[in-house]
Amino acid sequence: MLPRELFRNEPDRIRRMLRDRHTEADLDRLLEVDGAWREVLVRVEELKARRNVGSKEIGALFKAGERREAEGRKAEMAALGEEIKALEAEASALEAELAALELTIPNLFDESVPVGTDESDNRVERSWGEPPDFGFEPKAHWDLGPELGILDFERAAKIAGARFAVLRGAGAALERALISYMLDLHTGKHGYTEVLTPYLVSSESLRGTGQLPKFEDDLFKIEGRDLYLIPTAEVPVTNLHREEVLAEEQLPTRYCAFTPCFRAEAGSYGKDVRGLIRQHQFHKVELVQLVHPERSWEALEKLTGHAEAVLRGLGLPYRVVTLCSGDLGFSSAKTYDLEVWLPGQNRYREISSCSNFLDFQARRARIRFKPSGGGKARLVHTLNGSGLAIGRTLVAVLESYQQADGSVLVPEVLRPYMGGLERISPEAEG
RNA sequence: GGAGGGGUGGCCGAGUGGUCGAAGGCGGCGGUCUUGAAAACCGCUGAGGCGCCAGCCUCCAUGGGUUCGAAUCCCAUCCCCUCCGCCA
Repeated sequence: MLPRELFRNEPDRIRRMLRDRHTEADLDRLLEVDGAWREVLVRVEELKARRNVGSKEIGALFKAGERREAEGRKAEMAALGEEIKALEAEASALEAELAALELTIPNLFDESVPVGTDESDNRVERSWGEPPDFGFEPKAHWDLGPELGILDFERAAKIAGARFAVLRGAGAALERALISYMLDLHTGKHGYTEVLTPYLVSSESLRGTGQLPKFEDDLFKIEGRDLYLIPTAEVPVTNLHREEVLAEEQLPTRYCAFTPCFRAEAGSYGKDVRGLIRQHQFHKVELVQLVHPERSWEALEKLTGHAEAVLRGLGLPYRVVTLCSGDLGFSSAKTYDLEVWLPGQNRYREISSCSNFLDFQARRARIRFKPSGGGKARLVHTLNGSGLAIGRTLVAVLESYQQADGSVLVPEVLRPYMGGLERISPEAEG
């Protein structure tokens, strides 16, 4: 959510942003409603001031024993009350519409964000590692995994339908190893506090981070209740401090969380239908930071580095891109995507998304801090990034570490988490 | 699921139709004292909105209602706690 003064004072700036994001929002209606609301509000408040004075006088008359005089004033006040009630209904309807409209306006993006239409306009910042030369035709994980007996899409479809997977044996262990490796790295080396949160959240939490009201179709909702499966740990973790005033000393607050994520993926029919890339359920280790508003840009660079460290540790080649205006998420002011090299697809694929939201989420979720030098509570800045998406990391490991004989080497850093296992072979599976 | 109890400022906690935006305490800020600190003492200290200002209006879980007037009375909803039931 953007501050109201911005709509009032710089509507053209908002309009430009909407155009560059290739997004529609009814800014004109918003401005109109805002003006009307303020007009009615002034009138309501005038009447209320009169009522407050009148009521006090009646109270004083009763106390002075002037019963008749007091009773006489009541009718007049009652009429005023009716007038207030009607006008107030008008005001609150306008305010509700204004509040609803505000929630549909995306964040302003930073100057350093390239203006563009879609992912082809994203800017490559840097890359690390070289796509390996196998000396044979590398397989895609959807062939490799089932052949090794560690991945089963058919049985997953039987029990839950399309876009689910079953991991088995060393595959399940590899998933678990990746989770532990990432959590240990972020808590041990990068200064994050691990949290384990609910996987179901209320609509208010989803509004706080910006998934609602605009992206309801992407979510799984529990029927008959105000509960949704989380699409990312960003939602429960950022909302940990919703409606709180933190001490400045608590900043920066850094959390990492392992959670499953659930996405309805509406409108993605025909996209990535094979394999683990796009699933209704996947695992992710998420990094979330609440920081001082003057530190969020440096925090974004550091946070991105923390996600990169995971890929480096695993020896997986990747590149960093800055999302262009048209590809940027609703709440984000700037996003770096980490794209890992997938030999089976012969291309880079998104494996992490690291964003600075500035005060956009903090304003929605009312997350503030009290400056240590005194003064009013200020909004914090929030950031988050995947560190990393586990399923896609598993894909990258399988495809990058595959051998000519169809086996897969276990990356050095994961072996301690897999009982010292060095290689996943078909024979090893019963 | 059943029966009770309860949601008040950054935190704890009092309040019961009108001078209550709310006692008291803690915390925070400033001061006195001190070489410095602690202690003690004194003072200040909630948030949001509208308005050019003066100022006005909201806010005691949320939403309705009663009333000239609601933190206070009534209804509904949500959440928390205790006990019982059930369960991992």
